[in-house]
Amino acid sequence: MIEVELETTEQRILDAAEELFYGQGIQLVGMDAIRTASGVPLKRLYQIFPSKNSLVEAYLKRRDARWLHDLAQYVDSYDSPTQRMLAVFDWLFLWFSEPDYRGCGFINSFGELGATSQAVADIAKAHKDAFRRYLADLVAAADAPTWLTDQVVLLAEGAMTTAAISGSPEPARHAKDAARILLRTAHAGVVTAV
Amino acid sequence: MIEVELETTEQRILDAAEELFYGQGIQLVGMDAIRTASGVPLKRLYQIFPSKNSLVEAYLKRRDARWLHDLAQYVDSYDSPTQRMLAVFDWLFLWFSEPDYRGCGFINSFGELGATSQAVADIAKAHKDAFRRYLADLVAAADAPTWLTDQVVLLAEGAMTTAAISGSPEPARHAKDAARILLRTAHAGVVTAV
DNA sequence: ACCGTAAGAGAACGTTCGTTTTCGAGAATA
DNA sequence: TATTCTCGAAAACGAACGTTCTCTTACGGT
Repeated sequence: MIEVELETTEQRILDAAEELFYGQGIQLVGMDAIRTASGVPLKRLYQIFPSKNSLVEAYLKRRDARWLHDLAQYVDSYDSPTQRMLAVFDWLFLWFSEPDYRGCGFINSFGELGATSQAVADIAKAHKDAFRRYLADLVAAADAPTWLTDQVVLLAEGAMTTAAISGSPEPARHAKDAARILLRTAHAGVVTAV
Repeated sequence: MIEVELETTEQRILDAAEELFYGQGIQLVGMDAIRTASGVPLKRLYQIFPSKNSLVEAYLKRRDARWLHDLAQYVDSYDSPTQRMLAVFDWLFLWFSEPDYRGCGFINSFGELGATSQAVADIAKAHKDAFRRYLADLVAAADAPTWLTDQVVLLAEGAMTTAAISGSPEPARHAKDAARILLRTAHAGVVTAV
C-alpha cells in the first residue's frame, strides 16, 4: 500500500512538474508552484525528489519515454512501410495542433540549461538520438537508403521549432511534403550532381 | 563626443550581453555579470538600458540584424541563383563549426522566455519571418516554386537545433543534400502522388 | 488511555537577483 | 578657493527561490 501510494504521489508530482516545466520553462517554475499544483507538501516532495535538479531530470526522462511511445503507437496504426514513415509527420501535426503546444521540451530545456547542466544536455542528446534511431528503422523498413534518415530528422526537428514559433501546425504538412519527395527520389535511386 | 562615447558604451554592454546571454542562457546571466564583463558600472548600465528586459530585447534585435546581414553577405559571394540558395547551408556549416556554437539564439530565447514574455516571442517570430522572406527571395531567384521555401526553412531550422544538440556541424551538409534534391525535383516539375 | 511517530502546513533561512541608493573622489564653474 | 555637479564603486533593498526546520495534529501499537 505504502509503495502504491508513493507511486501515485510521484506521478502526481511529475504530472504537475511536466505541465509547469513544459508550459512555462523550467527556471520560471519554483518548487512552491509544483507543491501547489500537485498538492504534495514540500517535505514529501523533497523525500521523493531530493532536489529540483533531480525532479527536472525525472521530468525529462519520463517525457522522453512517453513521447517516443506515443509516436510509435500512432505509427503502428499504419501497415505500409512508406505510410509508416510519413505517418510521423501526421502525428507531429496532431501534436502541433494541441492548444498548449510550445515546441519540443528537449530543445527548450537544452536551450535553457544545456550550457550549464551536463545532465540536461545529455538527456536532450539521448532523446534526439533515440528519435533518430526510430526514424532510421522506419527508413530502412521503407527500403530507403540510410542517408534519408538524416534528412527526415532535419525536417521533423525544423517543423517542431517552426510550428512553435509561428504558432501554426502547418510546418508538419510542409515537412511531410518534403519527406515524400525525398523518399520518392531515394527510391528512384537518382544520383546526379548540381 | 558624449554621444560617441555613449554609443561605444552601449556597444560594449551589448557585446558583453550577447556573449553571456547566448553562451549561458538569458536567465542564468545576472546584471552583475554583464557589469563585470563590460566594465560599465551598474548606474550607467541602467541609464542606457532601464531594465534587464530592455537589454534582452536590444540584444535580440541587434543579433537579428547582424545574423541576417552576415548570411546575406556570404550568399552574395555567389552568382548562380541555384548556388546562392545552397550557399545558405554552407554558411550554416561555418556557423555550426564555431567552437561556442550553441544553437539559434532566437529558438533558445523563445524556449526560455517565449511563454512569459510576449516581447521575446514577437522578436523570435519576426526573426524567423525575416529569415523565411530572405529564403523566399533566393528560391524565387532560382526559379523554383514558392512551396520550396517552406521546405528549405524546415531543413535550415532542423539543422540548427540538431547541430546544437549533437555538437556536430554535419547537419548542415545533410540539409544541403536534401535541399539540392528538393530543388532539382522542383525544377523538374514533378507532380505525382504517393 | 498513553506514548511515540509520522505527516502536513507553512514559517524560516540563506542565497541570488534586479534595481536603487549611498558615498566619496574628481572635474567644472563662479 | 569654494561649490556644485558628475560619475564610478559598491553597499543596500526587496523580492523570489531552493531547501530546511518547526509546530501542530492525528494515528498506531500496547
